[in-house]
Amino acid sequence: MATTRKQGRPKSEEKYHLILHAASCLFLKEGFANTSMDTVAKASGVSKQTVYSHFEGKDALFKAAISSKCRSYQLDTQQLIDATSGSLSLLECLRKVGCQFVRLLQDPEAIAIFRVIIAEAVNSPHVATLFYQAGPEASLSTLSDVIEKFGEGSLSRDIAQQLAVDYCALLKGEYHTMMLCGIQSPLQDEAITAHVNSAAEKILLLFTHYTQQHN
Amino acid sequence: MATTRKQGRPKSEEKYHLILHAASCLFLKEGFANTSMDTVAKASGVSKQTVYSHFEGKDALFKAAISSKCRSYQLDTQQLIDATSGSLSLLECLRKVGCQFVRLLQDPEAIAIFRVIIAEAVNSPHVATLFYQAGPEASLSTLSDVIEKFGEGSLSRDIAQQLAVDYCALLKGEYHTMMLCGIQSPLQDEAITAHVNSAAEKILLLFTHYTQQHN
DNA sequence: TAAATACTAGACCGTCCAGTTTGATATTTA
DNA sequence: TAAATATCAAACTGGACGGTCTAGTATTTA
Repeated sequence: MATTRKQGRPKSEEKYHLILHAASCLFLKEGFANTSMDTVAKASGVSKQTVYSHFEGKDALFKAAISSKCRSYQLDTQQLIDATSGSLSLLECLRKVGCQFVRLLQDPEAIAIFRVIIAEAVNSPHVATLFYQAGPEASLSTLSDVIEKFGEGSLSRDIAQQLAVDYCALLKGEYHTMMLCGIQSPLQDEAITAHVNSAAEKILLLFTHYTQQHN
Repeated sequence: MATTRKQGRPKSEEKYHLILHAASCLFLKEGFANTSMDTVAKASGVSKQTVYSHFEGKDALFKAAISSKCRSYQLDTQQLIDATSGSLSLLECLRKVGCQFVRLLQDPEAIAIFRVIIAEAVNSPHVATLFYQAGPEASLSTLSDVIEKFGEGSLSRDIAQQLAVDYCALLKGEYHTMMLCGIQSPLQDEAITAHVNSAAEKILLLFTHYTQQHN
């Protein structure tokens, strides 16, 4: 059964990826409405018919393109796990993950994804959900694991989760909204570390406050 | 000079507002691309030509419609000033403005504006700037005034501003992003007050921390 | 009343675009 | 080789839409 092949010429996997890649770029740069199937075909160096042979239609192509992009935008979970099991203090750990998070937030392509998702959230609720789970939700859950671990029992899962959300919120600050509105360019490295340090200290303050309460 | 009137029938102010109102609703509900000039004309009960006689074209109409909406979405500054000059404590004051702010953030129409602005930020940077200044920026500056006042000299303007940003960020939390993505419905009143109380307490903690440092 | 402008209803134009069709060529399996 | 499928190039269909034009009616000022 596994060796059963369809008769005739097989679809080119390469073309599939060419189309998907071109579509991702175009959707992110121009948005859904301003991207035409002809343009996608031209950009992938493929005939229009081939696009339609690999994807049902524009909606399906959009969904596939955004989904593929979502996969590449997540915090590096492994690095976080290493961080907690190493000799890093909570503050150092927060700084480390904070920098990673801010870099993610500032990435022009990530901003573009956010923009497209928000713009199409009404028309493609499924894609928006998918994006949220693969992106923000995954990051948050990883981060709250880390914080809970540092709490060593004196911090409830609930509060750890709340602190994770708070940390993310502080890291976003006004920058994220401003970038979505296109009135803020990415921060320089120095500014990033300063911002992250400030946010991490505040969370540490809250962390010690909550753990002391439970002693 | 002031009495000089143009000859001929004057443009109907009523129709102007009918068009603007219908356009606002449609742009917010359907977005820019999915709103046609014919639909706007029909929805305002006016002929297409009249729409074009009042507005240069679709872009101008969009700009005018969003601008008019922006004006109606600001924190009630007067109420804030009253709050500070009254006998309210900082915590109570934060709670009060926090509730107002969260209600603003949760308002479906405000979310719709945000969505449209973000979607069109690339094509209409001017509108995005206008929105940001009328909305978030104005709220932030009012809030940091309040916080600075409570600092009574022991809090630098800089830190007051930072605390205002932090407070807004905590109030947004994950809810704002989720709502923009369409995967979170507005909170109930109870949940709002609980959320606001929690955020206000955290900011108060930071506030006392920073004022003690400066004593 | 006459000139000027607003307004209506609807036709019209040019463009863009999602999706289909056609007819030829290429590739794969049986 | 023959059947089956992929791919290409290009034409085509049908519809949406921004914007203009026309011809007739309404309103206002001089």
